[in-house]
Amino acid sequence: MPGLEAKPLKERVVEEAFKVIDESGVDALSLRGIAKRLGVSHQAPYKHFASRDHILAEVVARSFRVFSNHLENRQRSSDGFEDLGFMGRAYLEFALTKPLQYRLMFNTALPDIKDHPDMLRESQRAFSILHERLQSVPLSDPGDQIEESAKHDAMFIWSTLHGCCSILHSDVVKTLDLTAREKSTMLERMMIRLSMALGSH
Amino acid sequence: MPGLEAKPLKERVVEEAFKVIDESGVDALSLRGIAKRLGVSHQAPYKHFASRDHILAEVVARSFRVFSNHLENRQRSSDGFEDLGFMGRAYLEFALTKPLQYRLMFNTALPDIKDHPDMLRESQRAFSILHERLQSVPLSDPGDQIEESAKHDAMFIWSTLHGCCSILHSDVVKTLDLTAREKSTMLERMMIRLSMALGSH
DNA sequence: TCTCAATGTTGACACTGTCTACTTTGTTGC
DNA sequence: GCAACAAAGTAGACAGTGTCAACATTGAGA
Repeated sequence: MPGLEAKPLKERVVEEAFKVIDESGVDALSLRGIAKRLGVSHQAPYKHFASRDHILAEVVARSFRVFSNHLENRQRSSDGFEDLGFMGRAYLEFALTKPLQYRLMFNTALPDIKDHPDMLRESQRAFSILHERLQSVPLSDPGDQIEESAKHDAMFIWSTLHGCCSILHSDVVKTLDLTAREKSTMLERMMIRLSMALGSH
Repeated sequence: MPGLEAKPLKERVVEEAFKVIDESGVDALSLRGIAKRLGVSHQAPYKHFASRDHILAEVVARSFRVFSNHLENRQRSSDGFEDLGFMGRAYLEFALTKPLQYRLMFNTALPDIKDHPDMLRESQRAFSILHERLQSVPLSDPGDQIEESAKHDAMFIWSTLHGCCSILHSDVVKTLDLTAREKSTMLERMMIRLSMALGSH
């Protein structure tokens, strides 16, 4: 009875990699460790992945896919500007509830993109969701007339959201002794300031 | 003639660590590698640093010191708001001209702060420079009356700047095929939007 | 049935951080 | 001057890592 409960090793390796990362972070990810957890020889995973980087690339690609889906399944609004706000909140929600996956995507030295086209495609899709949404929202123009302004605004929004999440996650912030309440207040304030920056009508 | 050109090993280890990081990134940092480059035994650095993390913490602490100094040596203005702008540009300048050091501070899994008080102190100083500057600049209030608003605004500004730099540095952005000109345009636009967010008078 | 490719195992190599034990060296107290 | 001692450097070992090469098993197709 093939396929009944015998998942292919390749799949089990990826799942186990996610577990390890969720438990102990990406640094703890080792091919041999995974092999041991799965009860196979230390070389078995190599039949399915050329290197540690290839496993990592697969995990990152899937994380981006989950992330993109999370953004697209957000609460929707017919008002473009409000809808943008929902997207921002969906972004924050993901970053806060799945910090390790978030860090994996944005805070890790990723394998060379040229060697991992799948990973590339998935990450581009995540950005394009924001980019496309933005193209149909009339934002105030900050003065300098440039084409591709939607792209730059997308980068600005992305940067701000990412910056906030990144800082909240970063080891540096442990430095500052923020309470959970302070963090959420800070996020609210950031959303307000972000609206101001974009000039809501 | 002691001290003429015989720098203590501890100092040489740190300098060599900086070189390695500048050349090949933090992942390539290894105690044994440094020892080899310095022509000493692989255990010699251990007489001065308890572990790899302790070397890393020292390097990070010094990076923060350099960073703080760079912020304080910025172009100054008597107008608080303009001065804030100068500080922002100083921040960006550092991040763009010393990307590896920047990533080291903000994008790396740092050693546990509890074990490295020096590193902690230096990182706090960097943030307090921005924080203190902000306390004497009258920004528009975004509505919710809270004390400690300067702290939260500092976090917002920091986040935005950091987000931009982080995204520009990140492997993810190679995905998007940005030209150098586009990047600088994006940074300019970000500074403008940041002003809008803070409500310049 | 033979073949062959896919899959998994075993062994080896070079590299890493870190522990322990030893040697050298320079300074201090007597 | 010399004994003692701590600091600094060396040498060897161990477990862990990624990765290469050689071998075994197995299952499907010709």
